[in-house]
Amino acid sequence: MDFLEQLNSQQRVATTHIEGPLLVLAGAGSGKSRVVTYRIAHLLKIGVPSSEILAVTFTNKAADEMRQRIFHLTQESILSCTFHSLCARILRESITHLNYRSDFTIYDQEDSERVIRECLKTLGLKEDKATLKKLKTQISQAKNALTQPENIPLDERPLCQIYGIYQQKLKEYNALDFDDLLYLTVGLLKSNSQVLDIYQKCWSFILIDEYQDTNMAQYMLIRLLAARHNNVFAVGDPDQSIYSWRGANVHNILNFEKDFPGAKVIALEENYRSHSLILKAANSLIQHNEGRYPKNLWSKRTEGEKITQYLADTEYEEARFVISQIHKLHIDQKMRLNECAIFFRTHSQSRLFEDYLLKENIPYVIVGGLSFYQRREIKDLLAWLRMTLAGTDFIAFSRTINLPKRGLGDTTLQKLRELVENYKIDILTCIQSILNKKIPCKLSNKQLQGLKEYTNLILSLQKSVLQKTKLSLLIEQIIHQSHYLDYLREDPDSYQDRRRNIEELITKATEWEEENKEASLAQFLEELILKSAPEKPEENDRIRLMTLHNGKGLEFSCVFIVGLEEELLPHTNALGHSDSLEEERRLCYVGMTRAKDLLFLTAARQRHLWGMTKIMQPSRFLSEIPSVFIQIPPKKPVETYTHQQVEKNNFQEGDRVFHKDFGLGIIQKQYNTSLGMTYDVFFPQSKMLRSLVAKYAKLLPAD
DNA sequence: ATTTTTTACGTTTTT
DNA sequence: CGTAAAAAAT
Repeated sequence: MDFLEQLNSQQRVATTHIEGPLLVLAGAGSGKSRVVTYRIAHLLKIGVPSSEILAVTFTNKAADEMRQRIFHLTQESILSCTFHSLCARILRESITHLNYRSDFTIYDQEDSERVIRECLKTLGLKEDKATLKKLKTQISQAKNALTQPENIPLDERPLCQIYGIYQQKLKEYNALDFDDLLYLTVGLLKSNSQVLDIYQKCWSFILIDEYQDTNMAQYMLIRLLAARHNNVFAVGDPDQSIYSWRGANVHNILNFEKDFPGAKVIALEENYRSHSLILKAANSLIQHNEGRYPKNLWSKRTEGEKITQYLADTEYEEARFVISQIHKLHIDQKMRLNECAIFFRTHSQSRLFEDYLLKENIPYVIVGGLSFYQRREIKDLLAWLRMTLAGTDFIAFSRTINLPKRGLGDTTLQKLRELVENYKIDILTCIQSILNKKIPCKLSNKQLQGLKEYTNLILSLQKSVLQKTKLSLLIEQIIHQSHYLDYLREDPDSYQDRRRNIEELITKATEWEEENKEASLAQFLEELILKSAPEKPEENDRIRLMTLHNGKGLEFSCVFIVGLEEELLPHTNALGHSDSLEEERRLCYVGMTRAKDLLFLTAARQRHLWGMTKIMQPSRFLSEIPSVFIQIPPKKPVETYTHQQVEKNNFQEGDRVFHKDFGLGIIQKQYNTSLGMTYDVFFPQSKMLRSLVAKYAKLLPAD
């Protein structure tokens, strides 16, 4: 095969490997996806049927990319999906063996949190946020570790009580949470050898990407599925393990040879991505982690420029520096904006950068923010669809019952909750029985009227489903009959946005129905919850802003890692625990190795945290990079032209000014701050008083 | 039941 | 500082 010539010797060995377990330790930028694609192409070429190959990833993006690469190369399609969608697929076919219904809905974080809240209500425990969050992670961790409710020690309260009730409730609601997809699949395969047999025969070659991030459940799933053919091809990098807090276990990759007897291990250490100096610096950093699997990434590329390190006085100045550097690269070197990325540790750091980018009119996109289906209006509409699908979904009911306001609040909901529990019926049957007076329940006329309207809406929707009404029309029916748009108009600021999102949902539904003629409503809901929306084309030439976690798997010509300060990176909560501190270091390492050509590391001497000004110490990670790899740019005073701007626009109280975003304003006050001349300006249009720093806000005289 | 005021809280989160 | 949920008032 001609592509073999393009590969180095290790890559070639990995690519042509056929039978038996193989672990590829693929360093950052070592041509991992190339090896994976070529290896599958090779299998197909020697006659392995495409239906026998399974590729499992963590993200939809990775799964889609892999499928497309292979199709591009071979014109054949393999099953390339995430762990969760693989499990959803298995469960839709076989979950009846566990006495669940196959038309289950999938609950996201928010929904599961509401279920935990229901549990706490049932037990009469306090529903404060801290307990809720703690329980949520504890249940999630238990499932990821394949611990059953009955195996939780009795003294671990309230977890041992809640976990069982939580599972019970999910089952009553005909729902699975994200972790259930894995947990129940493993449970099914373990307990039912016939079912296991079916799926073991399904795929004779299994490939797992990002193996260092697998948790117990995922590891078990792979072991079970692969036990028959023993053809596991795992790819990963222990130095990029950054999800241990989600239950990922680096030992899965470190124990691979033990777990899969006869396994071969291949290390890919030549990096094709970065200038060698960036790699050397990243290597120096990661070498501070103890007990790591030894590896030395190297690159044939030229040294390249030194890493720029910038210590700003404040977080504002840090943002200003980063933006001005990008601006300069964009103008002087024609650097495309989508080749630039800003990485931060926490989401809260993004706002400042957004402010500056907006002000400078530089296009940007935040990667991995709120996904489409998580938006309130979308979740509301999906909740109605869930209620239509089966009247069992109490969470969907409680979300939609008071839209629009029908006078059914917390107290009434509590009554209904008790009735559902006492009579052991689903919520839709329950409210129908109340309306038929079969179940006694004291409610006002207004409330009964509301319940009636609601029931009629759901029944008419169910009728439409039976008549095979188009999904898009179904959604429009919901919006129309529930006067949902009137409800959205109550918040005029967000109305347009939300309406646009709804339109997008309708478009999506139409498209989806075109592609999947025979599919069910349950599958449409599954798709929306498990698959986040793909990137839009108009988001192409924009600077990417994201957390370091979201950067994994990506590469950019120019990378900025910001906020390299103690207590931020490494994060406060990681200090003191050497394990989590090493994970923070890996996080920084992941960020650094995203850079192809230019790398900037920045920090601020002080920043505003929780309303106070805090003096920050530069991150230890900065001192772990040898100074020979570092250049420090001279501190520039504020650019001259803005100086002139300041001179020119010296306003007084009462002056009328113009701002490009806020419009006409009147100066209320002028004063000096550390950032220079600042004005408090009142904008009559928006009735807002804003404090604006003259050198940034670019106020123009209005008269 | 709903609206307004007060208080608490702030890491990452592929699915 | 800004948001979001709890408490209090209507």
